[in-house]
Amino acid sequence: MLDIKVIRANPEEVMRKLNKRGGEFKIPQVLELDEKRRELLGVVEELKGKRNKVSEEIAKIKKQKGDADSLILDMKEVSDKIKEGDDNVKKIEEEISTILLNIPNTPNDDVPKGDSDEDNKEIRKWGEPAEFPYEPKAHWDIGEDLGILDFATAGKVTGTRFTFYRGLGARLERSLINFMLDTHISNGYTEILPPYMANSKSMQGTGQLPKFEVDMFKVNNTDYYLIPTAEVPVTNIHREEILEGVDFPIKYVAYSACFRAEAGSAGRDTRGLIRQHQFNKVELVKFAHPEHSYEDLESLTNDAERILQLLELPYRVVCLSTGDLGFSSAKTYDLEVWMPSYNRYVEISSCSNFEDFQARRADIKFKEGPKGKAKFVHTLNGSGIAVGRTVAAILENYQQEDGSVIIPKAIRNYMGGINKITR
RNA sequence: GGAGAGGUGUCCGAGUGGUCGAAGGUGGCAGUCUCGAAAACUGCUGCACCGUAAGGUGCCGGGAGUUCGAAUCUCCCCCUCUCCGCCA
Repeated sequence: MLDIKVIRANPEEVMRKLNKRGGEFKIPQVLELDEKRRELLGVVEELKGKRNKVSEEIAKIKKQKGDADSLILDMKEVSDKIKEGDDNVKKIEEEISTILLNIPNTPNDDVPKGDSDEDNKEIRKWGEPAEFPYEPKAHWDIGEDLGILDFATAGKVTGTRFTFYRGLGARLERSLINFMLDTHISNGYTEILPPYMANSKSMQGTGQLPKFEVDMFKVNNTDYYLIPTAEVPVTNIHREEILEGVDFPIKYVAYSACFRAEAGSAGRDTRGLIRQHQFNKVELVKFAHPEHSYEDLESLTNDAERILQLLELPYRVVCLSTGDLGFSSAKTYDLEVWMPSYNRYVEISSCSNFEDFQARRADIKFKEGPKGKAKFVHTLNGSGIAVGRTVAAILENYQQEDGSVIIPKAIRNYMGGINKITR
């Protein structure tokens, strides 16, 4: 959520930044409502002041056993006016908040302007895509041929966009989770195993609600949603808190299953592990000091990259353009892994700095020393990394002509020494 | 799921429908004392909003209500604890 004070102080600046994203934003309406609110507030508060004063008088009179009936009668009228005024203020505040909750974050100035992912800017590349002397197979074919991925059975048991992993496939997924967690823990992240459901307040805190309700699964007859990412429960750990005496950044790593309705993506990536309703992800979350959050974004991105480097998977880093930038984010780097059967790079991690956008929604502040004033923290997160897509990338990049798949060296210990999956 | 107890400031804890933003303690800050520290003593010490300011308004788990006036009374919801039931 943007700061109404910032909008009030320099509306042109805010509009200029938002316009980079394209689309219409109701900044003028917010300003108008804000003006109206302050006007009304003055009137109501004056009435309340009167009520407080006269109530005190009534108390005195009653103590001296005097007659306060006429004063009480007057106050009845004042009280009604206050009630009416309060209702009006509340209504305007709700209107303002509805608009603000639907306005995206302002992009950082070095985010490239663009209409879509085609305008994303490549920052760096790592590794060389392998040359295949034959047509490389897609991971869903490799996985099914090896008997380690079973999409058909998942379709019967649950529905489309779900998968059964079997045997070494299941073990590979589990090994990757442990490998990623261990790697990040050794880098100073504290491990979290969060709830897979979160309430609507938490969803609003990180920005999924109110705008993106259709993208989530809601649990019937409750206020709970299945989490689309561990970012939600982990960021909300510190909701409505003032962090005091902490060393920034606070670093958490969390494995969780993630659930996404994938509304509006019918027909896209329908095969394989790329776009599932349920997938596993190891997520990095940081709470940062506002003055250092962009350094923290760089190091967070590096921490995610390390996983791909250790697995020896070729990838590139792109800076998302305003056309591809998420609602809550001020700046995002995507990690894209090379996928031979797609003959292109595919997103496998997304690392973002939300600045104080989420912190303001979730009310997460910090204090520098006991005398300091509480200020909003900056929140960041990034996939470290998407596990299902990593399995897909390993199957494709490490495939052999005979249909077997070599296990990357970094995870062989986790696989009990197995170095190859064969039929 | 059933029965009960409770949610007050950094924390602990008191609170009569009417000078209660809230006693007392604890913590924090500043000062006195000291070579210095501890102890003791004194003072200060919450947040948000409106306002250039003076100042004002709101906040005692959340919401609604009763009342001229609510931390205090009523209703609904949330959370914590104890006991019982059920359960991996």
